[in-house]
Amino acid sequence: MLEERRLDVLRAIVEDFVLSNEPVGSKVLAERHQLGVSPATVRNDMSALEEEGYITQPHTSAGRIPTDKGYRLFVDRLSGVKPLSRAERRAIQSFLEGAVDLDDVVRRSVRLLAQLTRQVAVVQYPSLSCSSVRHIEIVTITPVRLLLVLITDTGRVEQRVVEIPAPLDDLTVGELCGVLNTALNGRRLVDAPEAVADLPDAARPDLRPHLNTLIAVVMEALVDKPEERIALAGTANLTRSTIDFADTLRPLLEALEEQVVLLKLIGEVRDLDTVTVRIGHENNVDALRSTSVVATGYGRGASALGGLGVVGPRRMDYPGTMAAVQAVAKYVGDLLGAD
Amino acid sequence: MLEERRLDVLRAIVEDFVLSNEPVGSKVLAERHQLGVSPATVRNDMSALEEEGYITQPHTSAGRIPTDKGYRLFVDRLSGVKPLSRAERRAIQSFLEGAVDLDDVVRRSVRLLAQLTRQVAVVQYPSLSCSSVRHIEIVTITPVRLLLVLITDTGRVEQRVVEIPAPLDDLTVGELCGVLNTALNGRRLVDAPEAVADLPDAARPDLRPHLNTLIAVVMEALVDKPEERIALAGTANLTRSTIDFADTLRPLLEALEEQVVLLKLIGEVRDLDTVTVRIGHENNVDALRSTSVVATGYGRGASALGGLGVVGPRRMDYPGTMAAVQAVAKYVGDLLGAD
DNA sequence: ATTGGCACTCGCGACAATCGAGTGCCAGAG
DNA sequence: CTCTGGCACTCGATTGTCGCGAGTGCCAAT
Repeated sequence: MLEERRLDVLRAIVEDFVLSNEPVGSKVLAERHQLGVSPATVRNDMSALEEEGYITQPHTSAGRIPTDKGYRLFVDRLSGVKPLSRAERRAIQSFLEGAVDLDDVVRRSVRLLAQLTRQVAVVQYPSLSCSSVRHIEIVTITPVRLLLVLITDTGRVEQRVVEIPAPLDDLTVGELCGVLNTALNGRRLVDAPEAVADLPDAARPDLRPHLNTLIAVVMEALVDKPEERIALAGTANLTRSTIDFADTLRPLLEALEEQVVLLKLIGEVRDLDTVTVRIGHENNVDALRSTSVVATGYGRGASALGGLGVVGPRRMDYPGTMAAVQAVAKYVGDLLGAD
Repeated sequence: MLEERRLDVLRAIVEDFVLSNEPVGSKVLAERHQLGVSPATVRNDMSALEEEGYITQPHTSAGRIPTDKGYRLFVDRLSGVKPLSRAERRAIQSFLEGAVDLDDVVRRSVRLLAQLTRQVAVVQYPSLSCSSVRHIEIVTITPVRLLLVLITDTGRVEQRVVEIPAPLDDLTVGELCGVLNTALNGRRLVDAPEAVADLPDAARPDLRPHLNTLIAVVMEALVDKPEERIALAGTANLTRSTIDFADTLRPLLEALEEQVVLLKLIGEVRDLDTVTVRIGHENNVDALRSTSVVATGYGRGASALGGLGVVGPRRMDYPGTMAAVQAVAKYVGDLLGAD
């Protein structure tokens, strides 16, 4: 019973602080949130909560604010799912349905997510390794430099320039390209190596050595070093939460420009069906220690094609943000799955 | 003679203010910059300069700062070219020479430019219309939806999904694609319409109608609505100049996320051989009224392939920035021209 | 266990005093 | 006519003081 109310107090503190961005005191807490007890009682609970590390006070004679641990408890046990409003659902649908292109889908959804959550949104392009091959095109730039163009079933077009040890003429390249295409068409990229494994044996003898080298470079470029891409939107929203700028905003913006950092971030949390929340210090990236990340995976069926999420201040409407992230992930998954 | 010295004073004010970011007074001005006159004389000149609108004082009893008009005069008449240091030249070279890909070139150069100027850098991808066709690939997604992939001589790969009125089977598409390729290979994209004009007449009769529709959609997608792309880097540098945040930074970040705005910006100033400077109110975009833009075009020979530049505070090291922009533009132009 | 009361802390805004950088003007020298 | 030193004046920034009020912790009473 007492335990119960303490949690109510914590929930009230989180919700109030998220709205007001001001340390919340015992009086307004007892008044505004209908806990049927007096401020003094609330104070006792707050004292206990502080003892246990769920809340803290910025200075004496100020109210309390949640700690990372407090937010964590809130997210894990205290917040229900906040369903999206009808207007929001409609917005998602109308915003995304006009998309034709993969690029279009990604760009639209990242902007949408930024707009819905009023935070910085991140959307990963569908991973190459999870996609299937729809077409491979090889164009010669010089006899020893080829441009590989891979088109996947998600509509992603991936290009890569590779160097080959021995020159090849256009005609041969064309033939080899045909061979590769028939072997790989419709295959998932992760299965590509085995799909092409015995191609050379079956090929015309004069093509074999070329085919071998070509297969080697193609596999290396597309399977071993797949390039992940990411779209970002809503950085302007960072100015919304009046965090102190020079110290926090700068490294944050720098981190957001690093694809590597974002990819790591998204890569760690792209479970389907689960919205992962990383609060403050739980993030492994230094620049994100004072922010929270809400992310999930999207895709069809069992395997995740990619991940998406938002980055925002720890003082965040977690239920709302989680709902938005989940909804957008679902739509994007459907869109890219059906395509 | 007096005119001469007044301009010296203005130059000194601009240079000092750019370094210190503090209104500069007559005393330090007479001391630090070796104008061989007393502070009182400088005061007279400053008074005149203020009268003419080149400088202003934020408040009484503060030093003077340059106005947009002052910066303009400085840029037009007072600043020599500041040659890049050996280290900077080397940095440019080593930073860019490892690039393999077009994407790689653009990404590297935009980061390089941001790093050199310590400002926000913008690099436009080579315009489609200025490029020549190296290869066109058409992949069927559904019988009525095609994915066009255009590969240009600058290495840019452009994709577009188009709908066609009547279904086409894979085989026909392949044939048509071949016809298109032989007709367009090596042609500049602006010349494409005339290059394909009499293709249908020469084609096999059964292909003609399909060819006609295909040509129509291809031309529309690639020539009439060419999609420009842009890369951005260094937004973190915006926090460097301690402009007031909520009011200035937010709309600025928003504007920078709008490709349209950036394209307009770059499009207006992509002259080759001339570094264009837009100071404060000279910018047509509201959000950029308190910033300056330094930009130029890059390319080979006479025609500009694209533009690049930086966005920064009006209080900017114009000579240094202009030198960096020019140098990077030259390197990028060479790189994409030679490729 | 809960509550009302009470003393204590401390951040914050208001107000006053001071400081000093910078200006404008003027009279005198070259 | 130009330059210079001197001087009074302005005004933003800094510092210090003070009172207010929100908020806390503790305690005795229910």
